[in-house]
Amino acid sequence: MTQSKNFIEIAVEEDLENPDLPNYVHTRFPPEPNGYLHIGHAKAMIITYGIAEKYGGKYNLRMDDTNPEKEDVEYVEAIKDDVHWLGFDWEDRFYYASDFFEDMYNCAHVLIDKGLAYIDEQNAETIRQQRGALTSPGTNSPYRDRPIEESRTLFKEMKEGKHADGSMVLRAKIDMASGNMNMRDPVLYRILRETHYRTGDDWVIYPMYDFAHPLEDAFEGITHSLCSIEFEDHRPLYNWVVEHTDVTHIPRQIEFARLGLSHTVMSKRKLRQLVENGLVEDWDDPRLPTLRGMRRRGYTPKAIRNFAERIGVSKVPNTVDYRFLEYCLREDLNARAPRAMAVIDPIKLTIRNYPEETFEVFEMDNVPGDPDSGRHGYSFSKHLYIEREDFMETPDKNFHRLSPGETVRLMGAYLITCEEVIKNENGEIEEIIASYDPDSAGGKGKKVKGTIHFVDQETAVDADCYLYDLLFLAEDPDADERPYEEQLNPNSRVIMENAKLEPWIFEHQSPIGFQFVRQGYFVRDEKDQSRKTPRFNRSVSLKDSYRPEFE
RNA sequence: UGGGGUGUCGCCAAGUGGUAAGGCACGGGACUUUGACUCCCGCAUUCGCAGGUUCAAAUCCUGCCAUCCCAGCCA
Repeated sequence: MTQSKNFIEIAVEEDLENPDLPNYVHTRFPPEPNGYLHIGHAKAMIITYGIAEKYGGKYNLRMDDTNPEKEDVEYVEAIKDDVHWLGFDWEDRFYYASDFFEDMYNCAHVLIDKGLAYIDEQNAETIRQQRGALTSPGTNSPYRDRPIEESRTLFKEMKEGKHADGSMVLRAKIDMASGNMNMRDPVLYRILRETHYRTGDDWVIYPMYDFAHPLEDAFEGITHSLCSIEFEDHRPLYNWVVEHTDVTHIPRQIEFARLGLSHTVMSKRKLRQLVENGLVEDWDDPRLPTLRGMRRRGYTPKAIRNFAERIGVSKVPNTVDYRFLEYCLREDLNARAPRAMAVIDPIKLTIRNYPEETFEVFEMDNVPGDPDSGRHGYSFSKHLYIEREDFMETPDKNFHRLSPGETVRLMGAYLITCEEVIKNENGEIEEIIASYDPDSAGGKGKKVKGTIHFVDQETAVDADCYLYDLLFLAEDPDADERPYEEQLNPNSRVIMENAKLEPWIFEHQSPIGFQFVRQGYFVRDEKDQSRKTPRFNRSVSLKDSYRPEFE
């Protein structure tokens, strides 16, 4: 496959060849520590860090913490943890925007002294009205042309806490008639008496994103500041700031389309709504697209990285089918996850002609096709469990598992033939009686169409299996007018409390979990240490091409 | 009556004037002690629409249409 370059790589290469620009690449991922990272952030991070890696450059991790109202250490720790988990190492280049507050303050003075910024004493409402509308120009503030000296003094007083919250702001003097709303004298600094999680009460003025971000990039020596598409019309302002504040390093902002994923929601606000309304367990609910949730679900960093690399980079608004994400997970797990026997919804199987009080041990490859993965044994006896789904009393034409009179292979063991079905008073199947062919051990004997898995009753370990499916039924929950509560998939989480697992699962360490043969990939959930029965989360099911045929 | 984006198969996405890559999904088949995996085969006479330039256009020009973002003292 030919590796074509995406538009960012093309731009970066042009810059590298430009003798007037740096001959290296240095990028940054700048989350605001006001929430948990999700798969969309992972995409952004992988693009940003991937560009640095591809061109032999460096990358930083930065907390964009310029708003004391929302940010918290809890999130910075979680973010660092998630970034590391994805496999990225920022070495000693971890930054806080809040560490640059003093430098930013000085840059604001440069603007004031150049007559490019002024103190506006109007309130927020007035400023909003003066901004005009999309199709009509704004009007200049009466403070716009006040003497530089006045603004300088007032700005110092703002910093010293001599003025009330909201009583005045520092604004850039650009163009109130610009078609680009961002250029209509944007606010650069506001007064806010709010304790910042890092700087405490040192500051009562805080810089706005449009002023702070380009400076952070400049201070850190970022060459390419990659961000999502909604910042595209902020770029003129970004460039204006670095041009007029006398910073010595000029970064370049390039925007790409953010990730959309079908059947889920991605914005912090919406995720918060799900968590706070108790519609999911928590931020790490395995059904959420948060990195913490996906981690708990059993997604691997490798699967997420492959996913991000394969969906590509463009500026086209997109919604990737969740099935592509699942495909990437299956691909990784199929290659590495050890196989194990587990019956999720058991019914008893008794082998009539097999002796009591004895057992045999059969072996299977941990990962078929990978000799280095080893093998493990599992026991077989007269009393087993099989999957309820693997038996059908009146099978359709395409069903080739167990049914009355039919023969199937018990995986790795014997051929058995169903002889009798025992039901309880409610008509539910309780037990299957079968006979086995003693000459069919380990694959010998006739070929049969069906092979089913089983667990020996004697050695089985109880477990709860959490089966997950789409959180939302709708492809785009936001396009649906109904509240989220009514859109949730009632079967997004099905708890099976009577699963029977082969004991090896508990003896063998496998951080990526196991493939429960013929069913899917599962990982042990360690969150609740107090639970008596172990819990397993289904990361993703196996594909299933069985289609009942009706005639 | 503003500014900035984007429009190639159901979903991503290559393609940058030479006659539509690839992946996912889907359908069919082979293989199979996982109906998994793997392997074959099929899947856009057409690139938002309409004109134009050219021997030749998804690619160039003109016009139009659709759709997304922007009026926080959020990021």
